[in-house]
Amino acid sequence: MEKLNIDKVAKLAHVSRSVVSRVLNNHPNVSDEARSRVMSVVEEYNYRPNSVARSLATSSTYQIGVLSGIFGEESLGNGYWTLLYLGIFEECIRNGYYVRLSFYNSEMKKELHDLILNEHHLDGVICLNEEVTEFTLQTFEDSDIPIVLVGHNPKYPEIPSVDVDNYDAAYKATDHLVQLGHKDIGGMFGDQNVQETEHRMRGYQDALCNAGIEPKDDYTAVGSYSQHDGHDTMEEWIKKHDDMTAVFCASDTLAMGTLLALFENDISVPEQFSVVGFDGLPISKYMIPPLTTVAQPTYGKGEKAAKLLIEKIKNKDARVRHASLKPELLVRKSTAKLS
Amino acid sequence: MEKLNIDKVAKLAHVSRSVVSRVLNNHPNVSDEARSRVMSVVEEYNYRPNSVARSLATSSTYQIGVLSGIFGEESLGNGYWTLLYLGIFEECIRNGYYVRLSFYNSEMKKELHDLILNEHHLDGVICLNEEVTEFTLQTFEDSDIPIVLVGHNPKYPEIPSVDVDNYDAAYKATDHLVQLGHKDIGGMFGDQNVQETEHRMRGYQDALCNAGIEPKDDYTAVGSYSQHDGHDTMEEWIKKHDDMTAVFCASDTLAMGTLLALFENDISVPEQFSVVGFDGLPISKYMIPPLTTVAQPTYGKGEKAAKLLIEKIKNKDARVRHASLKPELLVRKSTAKLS
DNA sequence: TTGTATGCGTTATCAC
DNA sequence: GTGATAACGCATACAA
Repeated sequence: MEKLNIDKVAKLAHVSRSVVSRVLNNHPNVSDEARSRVMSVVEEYNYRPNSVARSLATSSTYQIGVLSGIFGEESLGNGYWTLLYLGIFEECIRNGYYVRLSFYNSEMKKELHDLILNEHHLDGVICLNEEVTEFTLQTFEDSDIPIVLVGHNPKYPEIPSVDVDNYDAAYKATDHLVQLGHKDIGGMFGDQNVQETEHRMRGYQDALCNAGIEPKDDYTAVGSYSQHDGHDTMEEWIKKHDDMTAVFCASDTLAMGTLLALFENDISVPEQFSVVGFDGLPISKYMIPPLTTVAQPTYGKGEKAAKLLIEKIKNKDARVRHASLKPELLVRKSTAKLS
Repeated sequence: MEKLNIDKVAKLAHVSRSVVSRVLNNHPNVSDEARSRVMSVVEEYNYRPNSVARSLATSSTYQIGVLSGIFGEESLGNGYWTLLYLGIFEECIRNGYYVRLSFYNSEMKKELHDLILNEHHLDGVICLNEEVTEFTLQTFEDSDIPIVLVGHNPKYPEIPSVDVDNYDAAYKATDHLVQLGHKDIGGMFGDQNVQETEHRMRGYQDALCNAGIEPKDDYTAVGSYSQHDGHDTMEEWIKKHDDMTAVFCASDTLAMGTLLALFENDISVPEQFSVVGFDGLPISKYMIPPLTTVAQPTYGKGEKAAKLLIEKIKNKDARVRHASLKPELLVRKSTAKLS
């Protein structure tokens, strides 16, 4: 069976190529008869227009780039990205867009940069973290390709973004510990220079303050979201802070490392120490003990980001929107009343 | 700065478009002088050929499709996919190929199928699991687009594949338990109908036999790789099998569920019970206790798959290769001598 | 409502 | 070694 193109279809349907084109693109001004002739040929031969040619003609590719930074195996391996990406992918494909997932780190060769975000190919870009945002914006400096952020960066108010309400989530998590009677509550956070961290810290601090507890500097750690950091920080705190009875971890991976450090030091959770995480990763349910955590709608974040981007692609003048998703506290077995 | 195309570059370099094209594609028959004139214009204006147009002309898109099945949150969220994909991505991008990661499940609407694997767009496809292979092969039935499998399917000997040596890995893991003095060793496995499972089971059984231990049917469970299954199976075994002192789990996620069930039943690992996993996921290091496991080179699997595919794309007649990667036993804290 | 002609930006073929 | 010119397959402005 020969590969067909628009001309052959036109010939088979006894019309001109433009009629075929109009039918396929749902344009008006085509008689019912012509339309049905074309359609039956299309059906019979299962004709699909060549999208490369279509892209060349319309200069829109129906491809969306997703760009993520890399922060070592641990952060890649926690399951967050996959879920986020799945949300993006499914929403895109439902709307007829393909997705190209790329990873970026600043050590990559310049030539690869060009390859990753080749603007000729992309109708839009979703940035999965702030590190990547700078690079993306730079690359597309004077092109008007729509960009959407997962997370939020106050430096770029004109870029649509999707994020969980970090303040609210951290507040809920910390307040949960407070309600259980804890007073000496540590806080572990991720990257220093991100607004996300700032918001989570504020939520943590406000929950303490509102309960009449003064946040202490040496009960707070800022570093990365890795299990490794969670482990080392907790290890240190165990030695230094006798009074501490609970900790709020700004990620489930931090909590995972924390749980291990506690285990290694024979401190039982939740009898002697309470831990609450952040993310609601699929694996958090199987930590030992199962982790109490504030879940963010990870899949939903991806889905929403894709929605905003596609909206922006279809209407470049669409109002800039910053979506804020609601977190949800999942109480499991890693927290208990202070005894 | 105006967007340039090959003609404008040609004009600026005082040559014809053909010369520009030859220079950019490293074709012979172009004088040193012309070449350098072209190059300096290219550099100065940072000209990049439009790859959509190039694709139309060459009918090769430099895009590779990666297709994965979906088996619920848990399996998606364990970090295996991300690492595998990273291996694929980095190898591809080094060779100038873009990657499109798609998920597939059989419940998806037909129209979406077409979208996911639109053959006009892809120079090759990597299938991440067997479920997806059937679908892919069907889609590309009478096109000769190269396909590579991660994993191995004996039904398609003509399709290149990459896999870890499943037999060897399972043997090593089980033998490790045997060496520690264990005799009553359970075995938990994934999907029944996959060759992978068969090989892992044989490795497990042979390790037992070679130590003079007879494998028992009711010490063997087959189901899925999920934490959930690991948990439930172990729970059941705790009730039924008093003698069992160790278990080989054919995935780290199964092991994770197993550890939780053990914990919930106050059976301490490794003092009373030993557990060994399979995969060497990044998170396995932070399980409680840190998991002894046979690691497979996940990133390397992806990288190798991409290598094989690109080789096949560049030379359709390349010999079909089935790569088998070596596993490595990582002894951590979840296994100990039988006391 | 339909058809014709032109352009999208390359690569490739063939004269020169 | 170089430069016209014809594809590649589609969309679209314009003429009919």
